[in-house]
Amino acid sequence: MSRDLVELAKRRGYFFQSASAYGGVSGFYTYGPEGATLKDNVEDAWRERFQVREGHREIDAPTVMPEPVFEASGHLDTFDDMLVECPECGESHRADHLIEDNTDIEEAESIPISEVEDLIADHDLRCPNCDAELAGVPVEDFNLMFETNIGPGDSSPGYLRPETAQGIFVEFPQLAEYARNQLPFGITQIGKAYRNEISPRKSIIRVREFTQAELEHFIDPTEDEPPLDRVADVELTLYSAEEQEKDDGEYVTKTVREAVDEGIVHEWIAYYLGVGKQWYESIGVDMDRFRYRQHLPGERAHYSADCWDAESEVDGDWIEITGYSYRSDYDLGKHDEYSDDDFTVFKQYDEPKVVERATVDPDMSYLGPEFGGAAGDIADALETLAERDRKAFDGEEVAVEVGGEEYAIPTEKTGFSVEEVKETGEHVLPHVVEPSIGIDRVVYTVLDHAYETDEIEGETRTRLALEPAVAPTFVGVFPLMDKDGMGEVAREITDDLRAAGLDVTYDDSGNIGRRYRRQDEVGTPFCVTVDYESLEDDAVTLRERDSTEQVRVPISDLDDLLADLQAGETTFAELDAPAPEQ
RNA sequence: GCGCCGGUGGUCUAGUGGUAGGACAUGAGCUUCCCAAGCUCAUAGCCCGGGUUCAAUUCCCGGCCGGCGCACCA
Repeated sequence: MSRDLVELAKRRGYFFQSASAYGGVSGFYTYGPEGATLKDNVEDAWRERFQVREGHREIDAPTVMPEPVFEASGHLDTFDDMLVECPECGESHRADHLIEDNTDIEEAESIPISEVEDLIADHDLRCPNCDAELAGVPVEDFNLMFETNIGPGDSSPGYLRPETAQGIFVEFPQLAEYARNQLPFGITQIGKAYRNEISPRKSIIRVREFTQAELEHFIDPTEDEPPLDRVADVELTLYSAEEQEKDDGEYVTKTVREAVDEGIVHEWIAYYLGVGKQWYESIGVDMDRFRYRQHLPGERAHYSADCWDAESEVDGDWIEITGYSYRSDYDLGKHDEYSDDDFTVFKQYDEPKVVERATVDPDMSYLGPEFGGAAGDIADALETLAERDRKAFDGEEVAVEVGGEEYAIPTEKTGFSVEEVKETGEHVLPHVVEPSIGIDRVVYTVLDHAYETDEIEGETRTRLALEPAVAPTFVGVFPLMDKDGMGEVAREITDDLRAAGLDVTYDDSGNIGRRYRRQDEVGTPFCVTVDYESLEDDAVTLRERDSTEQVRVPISDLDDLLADLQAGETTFAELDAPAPEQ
């Protein structure tokens, strides 16, 4: 089945391995003419549903970003895997995990490779699989981010982004300004992301360069609520962590409202699960091969507080096509800490609050001469002390510790005072709700779920039952034969329909049935045939892919009719048109 | 990265120590041709490198690529 689909994809221009003239590269695929358009259509549908209809806005950030971004995001630490391979049995193990499991050391991930090798030797660590000695075996570093140099030399390392999200997070200060500092607001981005996978697999499912469509919805966790009413009745197929851990775990079907009320899904996640369900269904994902699966506690990413995956069943395997993650304030907090900018939003109180605040205003003309280089740090220490423990300023002297040294400062020189301050609001770190769609996997799912074979008079017909909304070629136009003027009429119709914005393919090669089958295999939902009668009555045969039914429609109605069919305003079955005489 | 299996026109495949045959598809033509019809003609192939050999697509080694299993998938 998947072999058939991959073969069809290659033959019909959906996708194929890149650079095969040079032997190919593992994990890189090229979308052919049909595939690129299908992917565009899926992206457009996503934009329409997750962005435009939700009132969010899109940005377009670089794919290369400097190292500090990924130091802050945590990717640099958690993206480096240290692997040690057993010389006896060939099994690979995470070196840091071996150390953590067999010693008192925690967070071995941040230890340099050479020290890890020493630690393995010192503790005489052995292969968990076959107990062979691992001392002296080199530890290899697998960096799953693609590294590059920005500018000449290697003084400014950069990385290809492993997710598009960071491009949104790092620009949060500008984006918040754009949103006039009002929460909530959402920012989307569609673009390439890169992961240097150890072992790319399953054609387009696990690749090294892929397209993500991400939404980062910034909310105030204390007061913002999702507009649940819009999707309250949408039914979700849920596979919770609890059910997964049972031997006979089952899916439960709940509406979005029920899932929230019963505490199964976080309300913001639930909202987007509802939006997502509507979207998957609209582009042709088979809902019998679809579920939402909650991440198990040990499975969650370093940034994620709760996470549900949308999964589709493809060739009997469940694949993740979207991650719905409640990232809390992890990312903004990290960038707030690591960068010079402010990643908070100022939230004004309804009523200003009057609060007492203890402050210091140290007399630097005293601290400086008295304590020299430590003076600045002492002043900082006094400030934190005042916030934390104002009683410390009750006596004649205040004691602070700086760099292991204790200093005594006369209280009068600290400028300590308790004042009433009017606070009009506070700085809050927004929380982030993130639906992160793997476009390539969605495209693969759409193709796989559309793949049908019919038996027609003993012959197999292969057909991609793609939704008209996403089908890359929307209509095929054929002259019954290219003679007696039928070709000219068909070419005119082709031009007119293209001018109306439709994707049209013209084909006059071979028997008419053959041409229908070609389009069936590409997934073209409709075909128009110009015959001898058309030359008399200015009408043509319109044929639908899935039913192979035909109706006769006037040429002048074609563009409106087809536009309605594409937009879903009408269906072929609803057309009030006569069947052709044959 | 490890293990097993594999790699012949666009696709599917037969076969061989003396460089290849079929089917489908594709193109041109004929046929009033509405669901893969028929006929004629045409285009197009042994993954790459090294070794053995007079000679390698075939045997051996390595690589690349693919499928599956293990590990990995933040």
